[in-house]
Amino acid sequence: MLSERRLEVLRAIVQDYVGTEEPVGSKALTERHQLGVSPATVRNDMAALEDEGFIAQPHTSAGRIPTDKGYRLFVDRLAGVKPLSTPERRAIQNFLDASVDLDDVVARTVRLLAQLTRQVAVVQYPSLTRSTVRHVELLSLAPARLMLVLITDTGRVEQRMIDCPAPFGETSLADLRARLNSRVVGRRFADVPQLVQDLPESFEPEDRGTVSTVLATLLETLVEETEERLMIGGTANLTRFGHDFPLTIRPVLEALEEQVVLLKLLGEATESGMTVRIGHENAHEGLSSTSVVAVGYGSGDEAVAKLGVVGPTRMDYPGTMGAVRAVARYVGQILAES
Amino acid sequence: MLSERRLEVLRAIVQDYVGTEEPVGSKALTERHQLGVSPATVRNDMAALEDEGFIAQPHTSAGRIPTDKGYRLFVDRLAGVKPLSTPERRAIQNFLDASVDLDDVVARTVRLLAQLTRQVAVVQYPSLTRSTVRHVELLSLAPARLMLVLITDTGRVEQRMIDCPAPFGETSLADLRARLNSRVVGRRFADVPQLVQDLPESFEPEDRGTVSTVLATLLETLVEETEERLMIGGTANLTRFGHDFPLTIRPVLEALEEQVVLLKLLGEATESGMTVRIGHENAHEGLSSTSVVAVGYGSGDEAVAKLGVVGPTRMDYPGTMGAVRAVARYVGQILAES
DNA sequence: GCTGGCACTCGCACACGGTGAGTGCCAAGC
DNA sequence: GCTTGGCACTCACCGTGTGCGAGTGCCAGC
Repeated sequence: MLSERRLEVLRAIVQDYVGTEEPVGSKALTERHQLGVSPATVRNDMAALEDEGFIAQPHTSAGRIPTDKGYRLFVDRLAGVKPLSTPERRAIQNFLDASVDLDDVVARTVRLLAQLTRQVAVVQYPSLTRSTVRHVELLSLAPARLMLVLITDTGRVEQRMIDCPAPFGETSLADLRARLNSRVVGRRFADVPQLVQDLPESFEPEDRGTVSTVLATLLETLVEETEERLMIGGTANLTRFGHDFPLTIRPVLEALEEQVVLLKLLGEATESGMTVRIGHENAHEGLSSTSVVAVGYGSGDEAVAKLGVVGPTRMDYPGTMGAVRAVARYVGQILAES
Repeated sequence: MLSERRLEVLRAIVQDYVGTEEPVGSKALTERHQLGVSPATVRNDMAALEDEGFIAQPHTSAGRIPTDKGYRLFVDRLAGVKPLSTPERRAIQNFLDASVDLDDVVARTVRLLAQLTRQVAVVQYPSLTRSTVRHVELLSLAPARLMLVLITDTGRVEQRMIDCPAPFGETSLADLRARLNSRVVGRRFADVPQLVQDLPESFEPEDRGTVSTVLATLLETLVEETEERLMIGGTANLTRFGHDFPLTIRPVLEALEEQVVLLKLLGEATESGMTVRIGHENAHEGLSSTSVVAVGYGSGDEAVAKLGVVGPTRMDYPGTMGAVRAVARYVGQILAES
């Protein structure tokens, strides 16, 4: 059971530590915050907080720093989400509005988020799992060579080369293209396989091989693209981490290069609402001294992908959460418009 | 005029310094290399090399380290390009052969290069300047909404949304698509503008606005995509830089995030053959203690893009150059096949 | 339960001196 | 004339020692 004041002390410790990066002592605390009690009292509270595991001392006779558990409590109960200032909001909008295509939206979002939070930004490309097919295009590049182009409702375009088992005429091609589109346009990825299942049968025997190949490629593309890609930025901000660099920064950079790790990281974030994972709450070892703030974004109600930032556990949670949320909203708007 | 032996001394200094990361003294040099002379003689040579500006002392009474000028001489006259081992070559080939599309080729190349050189790898997407148009596709998404898809001979696909000034019928669309393709397919980007110049005139007055818009978008895409994109990887290797980290690594990370800077960097590399830019030879300030080894690669004779690595001036030049060259060749092969 | 006082701890910064690698110079030798 | 061994000198580096100060825990009193 933590009294109101002790929570207040914890909040003060977190705030000061985030600001100064130095262990904070009882005296300094009473000076910087109006707690209405003396340092001695704060010391008692600190001892209690330490017993509960919310704060710790790097070494005897140093100030206290919050533990992961302390940050967790802070985020859950003590901190709000700090809204952005009006100029900031306007800047976001202006910056994102200038995007020309999906790649550009993602690239700009990453830059923006990195700048706003001064941390490493991670943005997942809009997901295809819940996406629908906007159009499928088939082009003949050579007699036995096709190109398949898949366009999704999120504006994403994927292409694949296809080597046909046999030459495929222009009329067959147009036929396949038309039938394919009439069946899958507007449909969800997940539904596509059964929708096209019987398609080869309706073609001439000599074309069936090619049709099957095309369908196989299409399905493969759908599956592959469900594994999302992402873009990261602001890695230079890692240099603000601490002084004991190489050890801290290295595993983080390594983790950031592993798309798999990052995707898992974002994937762990809850579907809706903001997720904050602090320090050891992150499964990945290299990220045990970082926190991840992530949130889903999407053009409609449903989140189609996630974005967030990775930074030291000692981060400005309210500000970061505010920035992440705001950016996610604007990106959603942009996507909805295009 | 540098005697043969003095060059040999310089080579030894560079090799030792790259290996140990520590200033190298006259005694250690004679012990590790068979120079056939005494330390005292080497000292004289070192004094001469220092007068000429090829080496320097960090502080009085320390060993010597090569200067940028010293590395330059080393690269130009003393170092060969170290070929990769057979297993390495095989690994490259296997790894790259598994690529599924252009993005994948680039992504794999980056990883590979970063691993081989243990440095930061930069790969430019195949350029479109010299590229030709493989196909232009027009899709109707809504009555007054089109999507333009441009496919290049390097396998790249670009798409753009187009809002038409007036509704555009299916027949007009097919007509435009056919005429557009018959004119530009197989042509170089640079030639496209004049090839389509008179196209609007041949359409019905009510369609001309849309045709003009489509053409404008197409030309815009061609121009925009001439500004290349690139992918980087292996930034974690930056942590092996030195001990005086933050100061060294920060500007490098910042530079790496600026695509513009990197593109310029690669752009400065000579058209054919390998380019090595050492330390201050790089225009960008943040990269004054790094070297860039870059080379063009392409599917045919002409280089369509460049790739390379960024690392400390104190790098293993022969090995790095060998790896960069080998990777460029294999990527070229892969591109030629697909 | 809060507060002031007090003794104690211990990391940090700084000064100090010894050590050793490395240098430049010089006089002698091939 | 180049090479070599000798020699005095220079400093960066490292380990030790010390003073300082921030911070703590505990306790007695209000």
